[in-house]
Amino acid sequence: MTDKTALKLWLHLAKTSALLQNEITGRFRAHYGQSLARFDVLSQLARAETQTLSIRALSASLIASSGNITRLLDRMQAEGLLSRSPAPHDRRSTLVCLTSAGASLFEGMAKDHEIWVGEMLANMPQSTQQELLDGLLRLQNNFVK
Amino acid sequence: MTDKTALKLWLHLAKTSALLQNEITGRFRAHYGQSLARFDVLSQLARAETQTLSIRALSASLIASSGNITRLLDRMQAEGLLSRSPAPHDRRSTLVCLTSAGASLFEGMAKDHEIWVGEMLANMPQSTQQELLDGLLRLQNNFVK
DNA sequence: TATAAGATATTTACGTGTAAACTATTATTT
DNA sequence: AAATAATAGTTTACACGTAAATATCTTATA
Repeated sequence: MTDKTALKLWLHLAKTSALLQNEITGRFRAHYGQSLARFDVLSQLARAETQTLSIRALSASLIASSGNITRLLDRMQAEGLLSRSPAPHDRRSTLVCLTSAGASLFEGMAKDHEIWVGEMLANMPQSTQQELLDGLLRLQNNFVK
Repeated sequence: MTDKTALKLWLHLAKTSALLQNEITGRFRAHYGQSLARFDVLSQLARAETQTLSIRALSASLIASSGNITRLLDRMQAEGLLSRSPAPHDRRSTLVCLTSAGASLFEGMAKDHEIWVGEMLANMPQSTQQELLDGLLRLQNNFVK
């Protein structure tokens, strides 16, 4: 008879993550008409110097896919959130840059994002939050692929 | 200046969950040609008495969507993993039942699933895993929607 | 330098998540 | 009993994740 701690841990990790993710996704949709994937793109660009990244660098830094960035960027570009321009020294590469509309959208979303998450976890003592965070970091470090 | 513990906790929760999920999803695809969503459906049915659930009950118990169960069940039914039959006392309702092929597929997947997760977390002491699990459960209980 | 190998984006095909509209059936209200 | 509301499932439209094929361009190698 095997011990199922690892299995339970993984199942509850998925469940807890989905709990928060669904709530945050719903609020982003309702308040901004944007998805988590888009917020992720905006975040990475906002963090970059000159708010510019190659598509390659951008997709590498995203939590999610590198597969179909193209469509995502197409739609965000059509909404005026970012622009694409050819990279100067490598004609294969494309640089993506936040527009001012994209930048200010991100600022609003980021502010709400932080407030919302704080509210969602307000019932949990900060020390407990920190312990949980430490545990997650340890898991990431010990993860065996 | 605000404290960002909650924000970091959420970001690393999402990241850690995605780390495990991507790995497990990849293995399910490679070894069984099945997705996590399908494994979830198989699990819920396998757990039910007589391996039968109404579509309503099934979708309520899934981690993910209740939205487009129809397509998912269509494909799984076409692959012979489950069957649909009208519910006896409510003509609106449909009962879904695992076929023997579906049940034996689930057994294999569940066994591998447990082994894989155990291996992925093998570097992490069980006591640490338990603490992390406790933290996740506490988060779930304290979550403020 | 010519060719092969690698990198960057895009395109296509498919599975899946979300939401809204719709059909059929059952339950409630008057 | 008839009208209304609620429930179960499907359908449709769209966004997004994954993988494979492709075109273009750059780098390494012979």
